[in-house]
Amino acid sequence: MSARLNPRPLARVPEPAVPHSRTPRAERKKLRILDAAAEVVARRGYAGATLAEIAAEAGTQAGSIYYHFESREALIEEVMRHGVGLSFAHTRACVERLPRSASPRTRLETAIRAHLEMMLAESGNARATSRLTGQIPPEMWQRVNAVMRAYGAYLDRLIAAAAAAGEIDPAIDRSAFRMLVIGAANWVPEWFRPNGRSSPGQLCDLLVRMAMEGVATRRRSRAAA
Amino acid sequence: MSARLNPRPLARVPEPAVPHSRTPRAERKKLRILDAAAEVVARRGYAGATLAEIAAEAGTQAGSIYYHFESREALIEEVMRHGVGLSFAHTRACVERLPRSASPRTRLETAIRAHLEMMLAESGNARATSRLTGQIPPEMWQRVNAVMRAYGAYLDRLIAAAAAAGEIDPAIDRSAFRMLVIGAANWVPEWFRPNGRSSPGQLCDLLVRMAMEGVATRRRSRAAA
DNA sequence: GTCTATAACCGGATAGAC
DNA sequence: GTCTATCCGGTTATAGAC
Repeated sequence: MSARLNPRPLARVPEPAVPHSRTPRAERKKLRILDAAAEVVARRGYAGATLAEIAAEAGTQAGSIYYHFESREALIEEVMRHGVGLSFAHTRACVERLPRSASPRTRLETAIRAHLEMMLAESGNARATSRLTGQIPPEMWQRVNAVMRAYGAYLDRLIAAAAAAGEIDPAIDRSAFRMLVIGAANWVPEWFRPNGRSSPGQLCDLLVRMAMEGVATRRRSRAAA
Repeated sequence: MSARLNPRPLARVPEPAVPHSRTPRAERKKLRILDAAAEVVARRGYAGATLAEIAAEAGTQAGSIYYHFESREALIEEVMRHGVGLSFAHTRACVERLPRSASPRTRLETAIRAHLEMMLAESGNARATSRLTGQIPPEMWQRVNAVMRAYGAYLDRLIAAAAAAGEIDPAIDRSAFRMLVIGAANWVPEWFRPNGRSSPGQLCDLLVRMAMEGVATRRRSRAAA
């Protein structure tokens, strides 16, 4: 059970077809299992996440999971779908909340910040998603990848708009830029501890700054670059 | 079996105590198993890497691994040690190869580039190392972490020197900066394909540029930031 | 809806032949 | 040094009680 993101209500992510469980009681339980699964996958990775540990985390028994999910694979696929959906929805919501007058650069910066915010707020789902990337079986990857690509394409449009407006260098490899920023953000839950020197907000500032302006000063010492 | 880094000979990483196998024949086999294990761990993660698959990749049988390694855990621990050692050694070698007159900023840029170069050149070992981070059992992590910390401390010194010289903003959280850059680099092997728009060299340029100067232009469109 | 029990399988580790 | 055979523990999935 991970802490939800504090202030802003998130746009609800549409879930794919639910097999059983019409009652709200069962629906809640299913969500709890999903959340527990994300946590365990984040801890143990794809192969290491056992139904027994997921069940314990969700306060139930391994066998009971099969009432809510067809198989272990189906459960994990939904964990991943849910995780990507959370990031996408939060990022899009934050960008769309901006005034129409916001510059493309501001939109892009907002998206980067939003992505990292979600990584920090939903660290179970977020870590699960990045852990699962490159580990799930090919057929599953193919299905989940559709959602991932949609998110990637959304970010790419923001980057392209900033480039078209001349606010970022139009010559950069935009897809590589996107993946470098996402990579930096996705690694954060692995090392960030709230007690450290920076707060989550400051960390978001630093990532945006790195991407946009870098940390270098104008000054150069005498030696050649 | 991963492609070694092309031109530059790497400083040899000192390996910890070798239990059996004095003969050069056995030593080669052991290295081959180590390399195979890195590849399989990169693919399957900590829990998913089976001895059978490692053995197949190394051209031997699961049982035979126990002649060279005490246990699966010992093997994986050495995979990780080896991986971190490769990065550390390569980065340090590249920085030390610079002329004495090189500025702190140049040293730092060289280190960032070197780290990413190694991620690309040794993608099996590199991916294995980042996959293993946060997945290995606590006692193992404690031992391996000593090496990781040494590498981190080395990078921190480079960052601190650049800050002291006024070449990067002394006010930034240096440890967070380091982890963001490392995160961006460590994610690269998951998505980079040599056929894409950028070459490995261009990707290194982009990461260094992001860290140092960012991709933004001076220009700002009318809207407020 | 959830539990317990169990079938079928798989992976790590060891023993002993060669 | 490497192989094959085997033991043991743990994992998914299902059956059936409640």
